[in-house]
Amino acid sequence: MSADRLSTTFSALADPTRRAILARLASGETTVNDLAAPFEMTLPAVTKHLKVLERAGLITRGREAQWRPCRLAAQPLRDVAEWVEQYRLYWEQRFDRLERYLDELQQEKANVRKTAKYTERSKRRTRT
Amino acid sequence: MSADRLSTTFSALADPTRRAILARLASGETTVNDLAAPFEMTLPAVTKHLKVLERAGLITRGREAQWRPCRLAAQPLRDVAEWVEQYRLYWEQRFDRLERYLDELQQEKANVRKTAKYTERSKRRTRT
DNA sequence: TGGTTAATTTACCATATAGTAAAATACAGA
DNA sequence: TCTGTATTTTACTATATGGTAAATTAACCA
Repeated sequence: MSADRLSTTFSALADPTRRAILARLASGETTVNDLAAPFEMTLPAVTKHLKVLERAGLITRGREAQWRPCRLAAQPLRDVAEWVEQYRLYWEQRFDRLERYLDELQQEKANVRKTAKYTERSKRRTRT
Repeated sequence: MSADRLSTTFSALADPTRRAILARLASGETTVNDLAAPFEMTLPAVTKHLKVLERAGLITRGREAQWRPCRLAAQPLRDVAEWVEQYRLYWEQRFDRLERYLDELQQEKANVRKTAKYTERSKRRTRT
């Protein structure tokens, strides 16, 4: 299901064979046979992977005699980059928090050593 | 199958419901019921989505009385960002650095070859 | 204790995905 | 026109995915 653009893109990227194909195409246009060579799977299987990539707009295909050259199309990758960038702020901020938390733990440890007293630790985090 | 980390992450992200859940969690930890509220699907369906996200390491879950608070875990998103950033060089025509990255990628390709399901396939592919 | 709320598990269904082998198509060139 | 090469299509299989309804577990509360 989930036929939206981004889902189709992520779905196409969720396979190591297909990502390897994209990596290969990043260094230049090539044929189906050439793309298939590194993999221990049949040619029809590779054809299917190419269809998935094409449907996701990650590759385009030409026609040259009996070859069907494939080339990388970057727009969906740009969309992925844009999507994931939204979260960069989150994980950067979260790492700040983590660092602060670890500092607090160190401080607490020191205090425990000093006062020889265990205070209530690990309070349940409240929602929101 | 493709159980490698990045494939699991992309696969988890290839669903608009799950991406919406992540977006909600970016603004704070919350419960399953709260997460489920915006969607026209049953609670078990949401539970399944959460399992997918948890298995991909995109969320972690706590226990607070009868609630299982979920929170965003950003590391897989960082990995996605890192992966896709390599292609920015491509769409910005920075081929020099991209080629260095492609060299590094050869070992991933080797992994794919190793984990291929059918090992007996005969394939005297003579093309380079 | 029993009732309520939160969430998961179970059992099931429909559809999608990833692969195969074998046949078919498309084109080049002698 | 016949042959070889490149690629796809067809038909089939096994497994994964995303959903449901109903039952179950877990914890709080009166």
